[in-house]
Amino acid sequence: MPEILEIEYYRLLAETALGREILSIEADQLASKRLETGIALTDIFSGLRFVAARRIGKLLVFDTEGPCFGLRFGMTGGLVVDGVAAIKGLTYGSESIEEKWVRARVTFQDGGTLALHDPRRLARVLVDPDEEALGPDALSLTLTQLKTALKSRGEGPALKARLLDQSAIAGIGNLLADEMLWRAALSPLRGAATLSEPELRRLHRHLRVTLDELFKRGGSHTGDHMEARHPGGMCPKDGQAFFRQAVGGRTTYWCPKHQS
DNA sequence: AGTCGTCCTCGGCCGC
DNA sequence: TGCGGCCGAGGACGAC
Repeated sequence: MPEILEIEYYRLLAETALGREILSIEADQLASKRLETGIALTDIFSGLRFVAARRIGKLLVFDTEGPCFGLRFGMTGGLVVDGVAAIKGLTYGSESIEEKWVRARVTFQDGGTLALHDPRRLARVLVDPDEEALGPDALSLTLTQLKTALKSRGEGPALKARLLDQSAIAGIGNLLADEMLWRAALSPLRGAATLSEPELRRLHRHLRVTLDELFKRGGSHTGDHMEARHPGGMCPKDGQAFFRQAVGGRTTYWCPKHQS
């Protein structure tokens, strides 16, 4: 599924769409779910150009000389520009690009296109997305920002739930959260606000290294714990049987022996 | 404030 | 072997 790393690959591809005059934008009803009804995307953007492709967490934002055009990719969304896909396949997505799964399409004056491809239809098209609702971006997260993100009145929610909270930190998804907690030897069930100073520094270090390494490897599914991410999986570090349980509403695999 | 259910579809797996 | 059917996966968001 696309997490921050995949969206960064999309953003790099999206730069090939900059500076080209927009002819039309179409999006199906579900992809347009969060848009004001009655205003056609083409009416808003026709004649404009994308002048920058930015990313905040998992949100991709195109600046124009008018409103911003935003894309959220949900679970299986992918970006295709001029027929070229940003990445081959997603862990839970389809390996192939099919026309019937194109949910939105920008057509440029030069005949090229930028398409939102999404078999499972949780991706959305946005106009002037609310960037203020997102926390600091995970790829450039400082230790101070991490501490702020984990603060709470009491013990706070489960650590993993807070890591997944896009208003606290933008960009971390289910696989990355499990991988960095596994590397940092922290239980996903720990209260977010209960980490000691050394634990905060350790989590911050592993957060940065995890994102850096997995970006170079090719995505959020290339983590070291992935091989054991299935029922009956054993921790690659110590051979302990992984726990599998829902934390923060998401399926979580973690090692009860070395994560505490 | 924090947790849970829902959206949406498809791939994978079960059993016959 | 083939097929029908069910389950679970993910991110965002609204409801409680």
